[in-house]
Amino acid sequence: MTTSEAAVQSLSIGEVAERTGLSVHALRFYEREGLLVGPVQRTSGGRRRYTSFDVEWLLICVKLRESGMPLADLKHFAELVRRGPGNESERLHLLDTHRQRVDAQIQALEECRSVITWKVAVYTEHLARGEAGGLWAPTT
Amino acid sequence: MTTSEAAVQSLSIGEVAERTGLSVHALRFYEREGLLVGPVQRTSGGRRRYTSFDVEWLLICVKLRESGMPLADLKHFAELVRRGPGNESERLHLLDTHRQRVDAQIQALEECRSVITWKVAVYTEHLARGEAGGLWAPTT
DNA sequence: GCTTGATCTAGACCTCGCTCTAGATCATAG
DNA sequence: CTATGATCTAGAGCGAGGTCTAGATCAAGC
Repeated sequence: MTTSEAAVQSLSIGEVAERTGLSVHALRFYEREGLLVGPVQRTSGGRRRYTSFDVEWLLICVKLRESGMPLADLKHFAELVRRGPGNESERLHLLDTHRQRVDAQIQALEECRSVITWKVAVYTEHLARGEAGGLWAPTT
Repeated sequence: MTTSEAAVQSLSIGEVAERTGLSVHALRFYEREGLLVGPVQRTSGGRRRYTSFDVEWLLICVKLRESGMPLADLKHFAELVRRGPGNESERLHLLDTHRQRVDAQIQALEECRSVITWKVAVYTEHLARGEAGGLWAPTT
């Protein structure tokens, strides 16, 4: 192992940034905002050491963020997990609510997609014909 | 007709807001930002009158925004249309590029969805069993 | 020891996309 | 004529989600 000897499976902030796609700035920001389940461990010199647990959690965070979950909800989720067992149904509810939002988003995007596709087709056709006037008339 | 007599098919800003889902503030903002194809007509008293053409354009804008097109791109698109015929391939390119982004977004969302679904299933199962410890262990 | 690069903290700053305010004007119903 | 409500302009403000800076410290290689 090059990076660690006794530090089994613990990563620096830079390594975690690489692995999660978040910037080191964002990682520190997320921590400050209480989006992580536990406090990140530190070396004697004060540098952060992330466990594989931390990284897994962050990867989930990334997925939830990508799908539009607000940081506030993510924070809430982290708090629930931090509090430990006993609130699983609340966690379940949070995730399920989000899944519904994701479904709605997918639907909306598919609708947009078809509108765009149609518009593209109109343009392509007009271009092929070499005529482009009257394109954005009310009936287009 | 209640609202118009000679003003065939022209709407007030409030009516357009209702029809597009944009706020009147947003409508004025869009206009200022040059997101509309033409300048909106005004009454002698200075109030905006939107044509059905304007409304159609705005509805397209709404769809493009909903699917994540930045205002800057929308502005660019409006400029192209404003310049008139001769740049259709550029418009086509703009739309097609956006469609690709939408496709990518849909894909990403579907991936997120499946991650969430799986997570929900894990929780549900644990809840059903009445055991919740060790839930967020690295292997979960 | 010295240099180089990664990391540290606190806090200022930024972009995006609106939203809201103030103070005035217009338009319509009673 | 008056009251009410919609609209006007210019510009300030806001929430989300980071990003960046300054100045210091740590750690590794030469």
